[in-house]
Amino acid sequence: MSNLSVELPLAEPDVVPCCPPLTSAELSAEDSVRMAAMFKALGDPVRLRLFSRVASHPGGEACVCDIQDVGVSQPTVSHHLKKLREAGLLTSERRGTWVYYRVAPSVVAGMAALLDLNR
Amino acid sequence: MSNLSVELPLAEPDVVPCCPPLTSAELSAEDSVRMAAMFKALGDPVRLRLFSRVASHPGGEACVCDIQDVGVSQPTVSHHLKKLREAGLLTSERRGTWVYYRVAPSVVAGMAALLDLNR
DNA sequence: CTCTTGATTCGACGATTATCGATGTGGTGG
DNA sequence: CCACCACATCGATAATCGTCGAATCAAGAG
Repeated sequence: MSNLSVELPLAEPDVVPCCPPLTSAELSAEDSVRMAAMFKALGDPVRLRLFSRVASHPGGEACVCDIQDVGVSQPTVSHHLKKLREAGLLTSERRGTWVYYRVAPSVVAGMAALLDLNR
Repeated sequence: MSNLSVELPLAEPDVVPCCPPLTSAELSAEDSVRMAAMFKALGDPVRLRLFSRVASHPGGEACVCDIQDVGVSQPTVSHHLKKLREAGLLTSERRGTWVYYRVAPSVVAGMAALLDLNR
């Protein structure tokens, strides 16, 4: 397979510079805007469901066709996936006929770190 | 205190039954609605800022008067605190003249657990 | 009781949003 | 070239949301 470059066991190096846990310091106005945009992206049931389908899909990625059965029309699914992309939570890539989505682990990790109250 | 049930050394008994990490299984429609409501509550900059002020306040609680200087009117602050209460993220208690808010740790822990992609 | 201060509720208004059908785009295969 | 599929964009509409000033409620102080 790939040649002799170093094999990193763990993939993600960066965890997004933003923000110590909420218990340690209050957020600045700017950080609040940035982070709120991410939480807002998950603040819709359809979007959260789509996001969860991508995140739980085998291989870590999912084609739109794999996840679009969530009870709303196809344009609406596309609209929500775009919102998740714009928030930085998902990335997309076209391969042939299909478009594949995967989660952006570092961004999600940043949100989780913010909510970790025991630190 | 309680009778002969096992004494758990750590305080928090419940971590909100909801939801394994997003990577392990997709959310049901109902769980998506429940969890999205919580994320939505943090999806506004003013609310996230207020929440962060409560969470980071010494003693784990804050009077409204301590945190209301976030650039919007006082009724708007009250409105946002109500939303955070309704989402289950904050609890409030009146003591004499002032009303004190604190975070609901188990609920926030549930959100953080959902976003923990490394499990 | 009255005045004052802290906080919530009410009513209104402008802005944003979720949703849809119709249309457009990009790729595959006859 | 044309038909078909997967997906995105457009335009419209109904609903939700954030914000404010005014009014209300709750708790002391005089």
